[in-house]
Amino acid sequence: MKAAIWWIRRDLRLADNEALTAVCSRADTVIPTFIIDPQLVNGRYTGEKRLAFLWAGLRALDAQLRERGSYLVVREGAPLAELAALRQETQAEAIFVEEDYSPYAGRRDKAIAAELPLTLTGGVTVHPPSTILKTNGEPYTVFTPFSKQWRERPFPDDPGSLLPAPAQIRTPAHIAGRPLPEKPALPTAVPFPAGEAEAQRRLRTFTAGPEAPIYAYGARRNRMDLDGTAQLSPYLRFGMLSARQAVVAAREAWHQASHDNGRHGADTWLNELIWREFYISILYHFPYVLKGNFNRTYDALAWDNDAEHFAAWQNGRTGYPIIDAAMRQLAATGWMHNRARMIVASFLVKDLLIDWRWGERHFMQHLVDGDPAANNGGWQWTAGTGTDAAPYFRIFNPTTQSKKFDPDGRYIRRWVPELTAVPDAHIHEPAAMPPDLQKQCGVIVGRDYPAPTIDRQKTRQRTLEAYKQAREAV
DNA sequence: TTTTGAGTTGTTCGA
DNA sequence: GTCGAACAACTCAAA
Repeated sequence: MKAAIWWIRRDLRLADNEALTAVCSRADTVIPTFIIDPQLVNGRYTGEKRLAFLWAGLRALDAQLRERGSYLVVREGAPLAELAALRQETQAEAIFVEEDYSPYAGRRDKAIAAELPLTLTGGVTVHPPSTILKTNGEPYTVFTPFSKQWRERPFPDDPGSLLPAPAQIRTPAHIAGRPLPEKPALPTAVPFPAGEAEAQRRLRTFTAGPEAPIYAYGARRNRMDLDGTAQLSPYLRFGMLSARQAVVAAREAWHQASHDNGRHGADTWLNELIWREFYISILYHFPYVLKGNFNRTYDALAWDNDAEHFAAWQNGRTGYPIIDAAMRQLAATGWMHNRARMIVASFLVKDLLIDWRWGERHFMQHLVDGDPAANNGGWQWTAGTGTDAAPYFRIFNPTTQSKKFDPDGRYIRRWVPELTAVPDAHIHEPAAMPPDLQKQCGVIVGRDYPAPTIDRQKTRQRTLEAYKQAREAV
């Protein structure tokens, strides 16, 4: 065919891109298109930092395209109307897209496919959610058997099988489009330069060579004071890196490992990638989880939903240093360590007894990597309302977690600078400092740093009681 | 159809 | 300080 549209949504990359590969092989000229959908940009779950990351990523993609004789066409409006108009203008005969498995995207694409020649390809996941099923054909709801099936399912995993970036992309000149928005701009505190080149660099740094951090991942990933994680989530979120590229790199590293610990590290990281696909699959098969509890038993849960407690949590002023450090890291950088996500989520849901959806929304408004599937899965896991969820009685103790995974309080001091002078012995629980020691180090709890907003002994009991009542109400 | 083994990430309490 | 049990049964997945 003469011309076709490559509609870009969450696949901002040229390498290992099935949709791009397909369009380049079938059409003489390609129209790379991004549509700013007001429904997505203005929603309650939109985050400014994530949006800024997306705009920066699109600028980087446009630069890559221009090196190959092409450019990015940006439109704004309802996708169906915009695609129909663009098709008229360019005589494009087909539209190729990477399938997005979220409920909104599914409805949108179905409606468009009814009117226009839309071809969907894989790429968001290694294995599409419709292919990992139980022997009876139903979707999995428990992670371990899902992961077993996922791992057993063959896929070409040698690096040579990854699709190359096209050397050249021919695009008709002078297709009308709008410039990308300037705002919001990416804050300098956000440690994620956008773009495919940066994603590839990070993947290499994390997985290549005998001393690669992936080999220590199993041991270091839980430490909030260390850089033990890959820091790749925003890139996977927007497809600046493909899931397959990540999995291939993990398996390569596994084969190259010189000792069991190294293999364990590589395998643990691969497991996290499978978790990502598990929650994408859960959302695909059970879209109602975006609205409420996967496990309906807990619909009867009597939340406390105290607005002041919620504000203190959001603003990092709960009086629990590890919680406050994590919440401030999120607000400043758009990212939070995975262990910290669990700790603050447990605190919100199981200490403050605030509806997990409030926390889910706050995360979506701040996370650069915010993805409905993983975010919802994580929150429901913590709340004990999800598939394969944490038992209701598993309530994180923030102080214990802090001592274990930020032993010297370096993470706390980095994000809660008013506690810098507190001695190591009290950094995890400054409220327990005797008054004369508070004077001596110049940190008076209640004046320089908030006193704890709640008594955990009481809130813990309250939560166990509330969950018990919800179970008995059924 | 029935049976069997298993299920991400914790905490507290009392011996 | 260390250790095991209790937390509570229940549901899932596969043989």
